[in-house]
Amino acid sequence: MMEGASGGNDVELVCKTLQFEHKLFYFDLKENPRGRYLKISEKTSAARSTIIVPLNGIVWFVDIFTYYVNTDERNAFSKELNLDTKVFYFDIGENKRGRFLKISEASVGRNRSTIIVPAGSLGEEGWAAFRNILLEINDEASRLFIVPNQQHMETSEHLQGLSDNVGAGFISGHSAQSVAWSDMNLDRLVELPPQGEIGSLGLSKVIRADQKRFSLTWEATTGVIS
DNA sequence: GCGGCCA
Repeated sequence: MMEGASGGNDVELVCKTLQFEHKLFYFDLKENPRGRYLKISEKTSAARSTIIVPLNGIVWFVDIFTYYVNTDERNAFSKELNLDTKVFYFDIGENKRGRFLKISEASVGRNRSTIIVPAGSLGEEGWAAFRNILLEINDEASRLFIVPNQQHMETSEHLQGLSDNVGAGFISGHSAQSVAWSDMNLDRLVELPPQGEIGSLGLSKVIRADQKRFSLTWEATTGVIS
């Protein structure tokens, strides 16, 4: 209980914020003797809720957000992401204010914690902005910890996580090893460069460029947006 | 000027 629970001694490596509509999201990449994790907090007027994502889960969050950005509302399914000992649930909801993505973290012996990310009034620009922050963090993290063979080491740890039965394109756990990640991206994300590996190269730039002139069709490159 | 989440 003493160690790792409160995170009081944890080192902050990267801190970012995203303000969207009436919410403020904090992204804090932290490190403690147990490992590295991303703390994502959502602060509303009074309330604040937080989820803790293991470092190796960021790429999955990026991928899942991309899925919801690119998938038509009618075809968007709920998703589950298993990471280490916790499970993240992704669900689409809607009310008068608009659509939102609910992310719930369930872990043993702890209360379920949830954050809600608005889709935005234009389409999914809120989710896209959220995803871009995750990309930036992943990018900076890969620069911080110069892992020699990150993309060649056994990725079974990563790939065990995504047990997902709905929607097209997601692998189910134990399929291939390092091949599956790039296959999945090439399958699902048309805008990704063939190199595949998220967090390296110019991927974040490509997507960040779309942020300001976001269009509902997303893949449209006309640039005619008023 | 938001407001979701149902523990």
